[in-house]
Amino acid sequence: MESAPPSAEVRPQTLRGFQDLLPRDMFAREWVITRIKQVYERYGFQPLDTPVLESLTTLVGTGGEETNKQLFRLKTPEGEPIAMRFDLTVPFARLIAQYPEHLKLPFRRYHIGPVFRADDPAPGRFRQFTQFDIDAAGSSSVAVDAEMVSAMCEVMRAIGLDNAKSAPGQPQEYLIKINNRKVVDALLQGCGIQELERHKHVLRVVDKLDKIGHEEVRKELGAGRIDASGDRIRGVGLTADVIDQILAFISIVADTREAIVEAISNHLQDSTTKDQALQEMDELAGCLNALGVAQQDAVFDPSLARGLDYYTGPVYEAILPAAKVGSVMGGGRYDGLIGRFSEQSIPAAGVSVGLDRLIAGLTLAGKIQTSVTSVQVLIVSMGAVPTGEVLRLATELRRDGIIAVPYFGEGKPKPRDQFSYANTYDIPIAVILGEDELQKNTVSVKNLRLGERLRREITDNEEYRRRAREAQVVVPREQLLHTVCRMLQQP
RNA sequence: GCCAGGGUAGCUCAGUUGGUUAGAGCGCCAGAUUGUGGAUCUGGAGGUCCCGGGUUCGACCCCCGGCCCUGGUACCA
Repeated sequence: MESAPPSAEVRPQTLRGFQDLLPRDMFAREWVITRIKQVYERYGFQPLDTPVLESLTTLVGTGGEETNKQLFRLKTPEGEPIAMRFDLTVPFARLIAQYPEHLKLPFRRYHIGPVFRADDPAPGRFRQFTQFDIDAAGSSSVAVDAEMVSAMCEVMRAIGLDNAKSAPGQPQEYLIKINNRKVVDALLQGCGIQELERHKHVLRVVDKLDKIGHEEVRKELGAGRIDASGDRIRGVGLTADVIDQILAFISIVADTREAIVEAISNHLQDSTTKDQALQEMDELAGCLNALGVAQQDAVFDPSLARGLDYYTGPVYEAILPAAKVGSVMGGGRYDGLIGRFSEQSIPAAGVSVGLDRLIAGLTLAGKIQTSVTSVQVLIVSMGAVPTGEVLRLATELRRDGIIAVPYFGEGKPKPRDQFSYANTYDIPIAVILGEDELQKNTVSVKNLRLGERLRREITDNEEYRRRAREAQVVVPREQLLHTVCRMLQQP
């Protein structure tokens, strides 16, 4: 006891952009995962897992320049270049191409796991984060996209968000935005913007509409602008006429998805791309109605861009308007990606839930209740009780499904320490096994939360100790389980 | 990447115009109280003052460089 604590030679710390999850975080996470999983399974998605590491050639080039830069690159002991996956979609595409004999199309899977991106950490952005994905391969039907959106809505409801219950005047609890790459293509073609790079630049700028507003977007589409820190932001260099067209287009709002499709139609010049895009949107609207997706839950939003290169059709994104954590789900159709790994071209669509952000958002909104421990019973021993008796008692409780742990702290376990421990972790019940109890073949069972409430107001130390045994009963040993179960059900 | 602000006890932070022994609150440990949690009171442990170099008789403080964190911005599968 006298000796100085050993001096730590290594500072305990997590890597930049990585996070530890303590029990409190894990309980919240498990709660969310369980609920999302139930939705995914109801839609017929099958569980699947793949390694965190992939061959470099599998990953590189799939997500554009930016993701190439963000890869955590490694080498196997044999010297082969490999990297950590930056999403779950590319491994899915690889898998579909690799197991044609096991995965008969159409095939839907769900997959949860950590992904890695070596970019600058920011609020809600980590270098390791968890995605919880659904994807469906082997069908180009828009109905599949509609199912994705429907599943997104149901996930929101499953974790306790409901727009029907949100107070009038308040922002919605969640909102799913839908757009279509082909619609945007038709618009830009109509404006005479052909080059892919310019196309992507326009998308990036348009995506900022919510953040910086119309006027700044107008400047950035034109000559450029000066941002809040005084940085000059390069503009796209479009003419005023074209900018007007684009702004008018992305400002389209209407009450229903059908009305937005019609408004879009009026804004676009005739082309085959336009016809195809509108037909898809029209069909999607019909499917969403058939699936019972409420108009207010999922809206068509022509300003939604999503920066991903591989999307080819409908794109979707979910936000929690009350929590400023960015988008919490995103997805879309990517009919070209699997072709990278396979002779045949296989259409696919999927959604990714950003678990860390979603949980952060729920916590911010107070929609998630977390506990610090799952332990239901702390076994408190007093006096000279043989360890064997304590262990026997623990086994007795565990055999019937009670989460029970005996107190084995350092030093002589004083009652005070043991109760204080239970208090720190908010363990609801103490089962006390002392010499008295052992002799009489009884146990004392104490409802700690009730006891706390009954004595909360006491300021006098004497009285506090005199009433120590409130909320505590002595029962014959054979009634232990019954007593504990009943007490667990009490508030 | 750019702008701004930070890094001092486990946590949140104060402080020193450069001077011997670095402070508070919370938390932790012990006692008041040997079979009972909280509150209260008393005492205690706990520090490479982010790292490296420079200036100085002397640096936690000043100077240079680096790393990390926070906010904003940019970028963003």
